[in-house]
Amino acid sequence: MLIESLTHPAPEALLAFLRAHLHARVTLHLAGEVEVLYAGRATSMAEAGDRLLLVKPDGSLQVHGPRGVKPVNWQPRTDHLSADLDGGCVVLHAERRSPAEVVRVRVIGCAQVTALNLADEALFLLQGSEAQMQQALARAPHLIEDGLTVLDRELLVGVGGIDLYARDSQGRFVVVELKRGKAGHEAVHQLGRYVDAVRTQVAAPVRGILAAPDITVPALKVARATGLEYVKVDALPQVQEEARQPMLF
Amino acid sequence: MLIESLTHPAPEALLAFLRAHLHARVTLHLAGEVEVLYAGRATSMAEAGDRLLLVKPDGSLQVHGPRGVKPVNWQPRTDHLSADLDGGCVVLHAERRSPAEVVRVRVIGCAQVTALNLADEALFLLQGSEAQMQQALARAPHLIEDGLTVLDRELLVGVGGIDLYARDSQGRFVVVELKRGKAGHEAVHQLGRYVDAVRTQVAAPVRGILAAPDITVPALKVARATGLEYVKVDALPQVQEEARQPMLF
DNA sequence: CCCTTGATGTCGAGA
DNA sequence: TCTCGACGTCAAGGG
Repeated sequence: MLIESLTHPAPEALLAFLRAHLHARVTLHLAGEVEVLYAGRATSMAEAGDRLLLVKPDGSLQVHGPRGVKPVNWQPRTDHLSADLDGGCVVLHAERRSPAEVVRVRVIGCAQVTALNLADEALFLLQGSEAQMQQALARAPHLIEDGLTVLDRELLVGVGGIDLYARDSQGRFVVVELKRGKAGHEAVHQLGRYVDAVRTQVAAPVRGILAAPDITVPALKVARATGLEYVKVDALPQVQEEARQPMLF
Repeated sequence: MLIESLTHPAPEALLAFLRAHLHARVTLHLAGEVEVLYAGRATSMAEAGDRLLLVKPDGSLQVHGPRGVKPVNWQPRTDHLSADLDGGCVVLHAERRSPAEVVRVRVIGCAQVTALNLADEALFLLQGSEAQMQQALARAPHLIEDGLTVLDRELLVGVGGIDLYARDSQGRFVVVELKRGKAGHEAVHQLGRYVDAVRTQVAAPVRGILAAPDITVPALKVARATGLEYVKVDALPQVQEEARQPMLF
């Protein structure tokens, strides 16, 4: 996994190292004093400072400072990645089009540079996404309301898609908007737009239900004011036994 | 800047290394085979695989795979960070409350671990933020429309704040919503809510203007349908000479 | 602490 | 390519 590592390399050695590994499906890690310029959707310039540079085999690049999860500068993917000598310093160029952006990293001093092989994409499971919540509630719509019958999922209406489209025990249409976390007023407005869109399509009464484990106070106020309903549901709803059985076969 | 670095340390050596540096205002970098568990707002589990672990002096932690800017797992800040031996493996615990979350990293094998001092927070300048756009347009509102007089910035109405509140040459109130990039329909709806909020407060006519360098086709359609206006403005508007002069004094 | 908004958001899906 | 919406979004700012 560890391919090669240099400590305090001279610029020429660093350049050779980078050129050898940059396009070799390798992950590069560089710690050193660095200056970064970015130009694209915005423009930024970071004066020389101690930073940590990461270049992944997919061409993505990130420059980390001493705080936070977010890099100081980054490039999500690069169409062109190169290293050159400029005024005695190694300079990395990372460009992409669409959007047209460039990140230029000037390495003033390199304390350590390492080439790694992170080839293995290990199995990764995430539980609690909205998609899973949608699947579970589509199977057990009574967790939202008794007598609910799901007609559709991700139904496209105008702009955006209705998470769950259903009919209640009295035959009214129901638009359900799901949120995996605490719902804010934005979710209520989103639901309101979907309900409006459906009302232009069908003559029958249409209800709107926001289903989430929690809701902010202002959001609940907006919901009440606009005739929309809030139903508390767990982020990971327990599928009932009778609903679970069919999954096994 | 480079404090200490180990290659292929045994679990005991790694544990000693981590314990020595974890709470020493130091940035840690570890490359190795790793297994990650996360539980909090959601739950995730990553089977053993080659990963790159980063721990910053503010307690933030991130685990990177071979692709993308986003870490596979992370913890934005930690209230409690510790390293222990468990079944012959070093295990890192990173906890926080509010939201209650925990990330557990089990180090199956460590190829390289490094302690760095990223102390320097170097000067960083970003140009092209919405805040800067707002400042520039507040000084030169004619870039939006001739005869516009800015009354307020970040005016709070109900929920959220109006970027620019102004009056046009005919005395009508104008709500301006700014976007630094291409505006989507969400921005139009946001503007619509602010306009509605103002209309409940004042009797005079109220206009709504979305000012952005670009707009999506659907968003423009929504704007026209709801009587809102779109004005194209540069993300970094040039301040005119006559407007720039007063800045100097 | 709750809530809202901005972000070089990133990322993936769908038309 | 364009557009939209989720995200364990993160992170800053105001009440």
